[in-house]
Amino acid sequence: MDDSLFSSYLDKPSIFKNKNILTSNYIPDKIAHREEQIKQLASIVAPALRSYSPNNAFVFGTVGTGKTISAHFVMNELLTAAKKNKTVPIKTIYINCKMKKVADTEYRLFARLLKEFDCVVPDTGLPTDVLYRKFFELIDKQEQIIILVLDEIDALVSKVGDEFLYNLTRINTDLTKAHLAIIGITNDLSFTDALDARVKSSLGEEEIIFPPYNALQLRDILMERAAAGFNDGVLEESVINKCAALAAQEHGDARRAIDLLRVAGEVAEREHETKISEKHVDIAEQRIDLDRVTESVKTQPRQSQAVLYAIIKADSDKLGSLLTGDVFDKYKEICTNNGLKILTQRRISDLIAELDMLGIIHTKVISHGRYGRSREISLAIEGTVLDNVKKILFDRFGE
DNA sequence: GTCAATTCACATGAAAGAGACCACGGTCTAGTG
DNA sequence: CTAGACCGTGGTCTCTTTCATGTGAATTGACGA
Repeated sequence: MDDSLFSSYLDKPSIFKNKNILTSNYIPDKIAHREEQIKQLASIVAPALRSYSPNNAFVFGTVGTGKTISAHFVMNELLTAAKKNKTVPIKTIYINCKMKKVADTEYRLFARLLKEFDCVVPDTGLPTDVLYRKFFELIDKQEQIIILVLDEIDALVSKVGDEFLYNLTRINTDLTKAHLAIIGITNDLSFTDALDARVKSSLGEEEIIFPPYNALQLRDILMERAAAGFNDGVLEESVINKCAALAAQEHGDARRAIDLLRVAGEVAEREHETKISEKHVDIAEQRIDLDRVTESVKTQPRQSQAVLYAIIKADSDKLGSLLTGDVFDKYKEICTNNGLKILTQRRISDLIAELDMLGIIHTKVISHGRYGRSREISLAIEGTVLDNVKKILFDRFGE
């Protein structure tokens, strides 16, 4: 069985030493260029070690600036320090509020919190305030300090309002034994403006800002990861520079940089090369784009796909600018051909806005004076990516 | 020629409905001793 | 007598509709030079 199906994979020396390190949710032992922020965050949560309740805090920074990873890092450190010092029990809870079906509503947020305390509640059916009370009773049973990290908190607030935050802060004043500190992470710098004044003042006791990385810092980060993640000698120095430069253009997104590097490695491996070169980075960039778009197109609900298909078809039919009305007409056609229910234009307008958010199309509201005001729609994808999307949609809807 | 009013084709917001899912408590039914 | 089936009520959640209001510049038409 020597030349089994997989022998060619196993025989070849792998490019990767530890691929895990090259994913963006890996937490390294030390986080480069974030010393200042980590120190700040540590000083905020440090009172927990002396059994005082830490202040609430907000962490700001655009995507890929290391907020989440730093928060994880500090929480881990805090827990190990607490273990050594034998303090009041400290519990840290990390919740990503954007995760679909996990914590994207108030009910589910509390359900998730309860789950952290081994209290399983049904997905639905209970009034939210029952969960709230349950949570309250549960944590106040014993003396403890709970640090709750709410990642992407802006997503949840924009969806369900800021009332739950108010409830959470109020919990704190009613607790007798336990303490609850909230650390909100957001990539919307103006997030607090929209908050209720009461929430803002009690939650924004401390603020930490994570600036974007520049190309040099990204390079350092990649160097570290690459050294641990790749086998020696598979990487040309220029590859790292290129990844760093590309990601720096995208507002210094370290996640992007790391993904680029990893995918470049995967591409090289697939092509049975022993070295990663710059051309692999180019391919990786395209592939990440392709994967991102096709994935989100595939997972869109049918109606949304129909709208996208309408946009693509109308775009190729029509010269000049494409307006919501044009798309709606085309969409109606597609629906009748496929026995799909025709939704109102109001709804289509929203679906178009969502597609814009996904980065699949570009959208701009412009006024044509006497001839009304509408969105001018254009495709944000082209070439192979567009062809792929077309194919997916064609399979779904045919002509 | 100038200027304010008009007008279009939607955008944007708010509220509420439909239908799926579910928990809970009470009532009914059938099986058991 | 009791365990389990069944039902009504009330809850969440997503997708959608309905109703209402907003918007910005091309066009229009009144007006004065």
